[in-house]
Amino acid sequence: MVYTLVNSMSSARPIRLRFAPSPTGYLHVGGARTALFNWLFAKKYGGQFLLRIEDTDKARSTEASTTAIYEGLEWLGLQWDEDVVYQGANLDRHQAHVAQLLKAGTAYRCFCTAAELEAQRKEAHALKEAFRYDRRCDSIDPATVEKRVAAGEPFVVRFRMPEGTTTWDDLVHGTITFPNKDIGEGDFIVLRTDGTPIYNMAVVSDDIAMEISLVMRGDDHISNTPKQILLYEALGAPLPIFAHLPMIHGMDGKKLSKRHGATAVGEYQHLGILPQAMLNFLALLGWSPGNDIEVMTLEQMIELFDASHLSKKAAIFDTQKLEWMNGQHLSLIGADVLLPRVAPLLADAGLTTLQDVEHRKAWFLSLLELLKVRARTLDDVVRQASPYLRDDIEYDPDAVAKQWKDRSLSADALRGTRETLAQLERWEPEPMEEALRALAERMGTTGGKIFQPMRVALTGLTVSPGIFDVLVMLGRERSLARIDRALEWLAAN
RNA sequence: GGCGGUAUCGUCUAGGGGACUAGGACACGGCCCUCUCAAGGCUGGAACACGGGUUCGAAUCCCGUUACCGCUACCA
Repeated sequence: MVYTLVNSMSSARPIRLRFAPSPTGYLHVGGARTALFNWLFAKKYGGQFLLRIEDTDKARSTEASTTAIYEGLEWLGLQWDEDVVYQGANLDRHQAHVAQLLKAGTAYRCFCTAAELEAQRKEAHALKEAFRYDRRCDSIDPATVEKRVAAGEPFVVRFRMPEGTTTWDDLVHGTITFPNKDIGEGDFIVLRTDGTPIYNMAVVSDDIAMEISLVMRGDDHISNTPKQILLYEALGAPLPIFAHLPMIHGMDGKKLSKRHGATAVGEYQHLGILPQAMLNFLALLGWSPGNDIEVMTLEQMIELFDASHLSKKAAIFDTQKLEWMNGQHLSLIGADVLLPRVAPLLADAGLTTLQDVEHRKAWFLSLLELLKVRARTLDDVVRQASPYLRDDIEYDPDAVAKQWKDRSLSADALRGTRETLAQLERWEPEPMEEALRALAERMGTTGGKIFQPMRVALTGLTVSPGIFDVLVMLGRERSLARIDRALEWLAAN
């Protein structure tokens, strides 16, 4: 099913959305969420999701940032549908659109210098008045304009702000109206002295060319919107529908910045967050399915997504909930899809090699099955996997203090445990439990008193998966060797 | 300053005139489960910014106030 968008200003149009970041840094979580919502909308209604790199600020744009945006989007799995559009490559069309404005008489050349304007602005500020360009250049007669241009005098092109009011039906905010007199500083500049377009001009030109029918972006663009609408109208182009998403703030309610910790999606990737968890978490920041569902797969998000449940309120980025969400997805996904993500991390940590993982795949799969439910991040998984992958385990001092407090008592328990386990015919949970519980009874104690010292002997820690699972994962040989080593340690300390 | 936007537990949110004694989730506390840790189940505390209207009835609609955020460039 392919839907179309219908707007009061235009007939039905194919659904085309775009994510248009400027490459001046990494992919910010706010940008990622904007991209996600655009993508979700496109997927849900059978539209196209496009990517445009707004690289017209040569001073701040970098290739590294562009790469970071691609990598972030790819990690999240937010694939765009057509070739990437680089705004900087469209200068000719931007200028042509400005020429069209000039020709239609909705824009005019202005010879005022930046210094003059700055002085006027200062003056207005001193008088506590809002500065508005006084249109002095609009009254220069055409012949004079021609002459000054011919003489090589620098000029900018200004859009002539019409009287009246500009209104649109925002998909998330409802009707928003601006009196035209309050839009910016009056007749705003669309083309700089150097012949390059100003942001709003470039955006409108590109969105027209890309046939964007739904502009979904951060609500910091609300005040740009009336200017852009005026430009669309002056250019005779159909208006897109606008949807302004709320911002994402840090824990202190201020704009999310480096002070709040990680703001780049790439950082969360390296912190061991799963892309599907990131997406799920981001989706819930500013949108809800309208009921109590929280943990969703990507497919469910597409299915459930709808514009009517978009929030107007800025959300605070809570990393604790992100981690919880990641834990949910960790236990949700199969060990087989988790393994390819974890294997490189295990290798990086020097715990194994990719070849080893390939070689003992079934074993690694069952290990992950045990660990994923008690981990919140991929880093947790790696940390918890350590005792099963290295032989030189260390005894955690707290574990020793708590579970091996009485050395001889612990040694007794371990000796009995070792003997019992060694006699087992089948190295499986049921016989283990049966035999060890019987041992506990014979020793006049409880299972816990046997299991806990054994846990320290096997893993060096007080926490681990179920003790029989640990024994199985370690295997008979290694388990018994570890108990022997613990016995030696207990005798020596 | 001007203009615009926003306002429900600490946080994310449900709610759209009566179903609200305001629901869920994160976090925090308790209990259960239990060999530990998670997960899970049960449970506790915790919110409609304030003031006026409209209405038989307002968290929901209107107005004002306050607070916060954004924009206010020849940045994007």
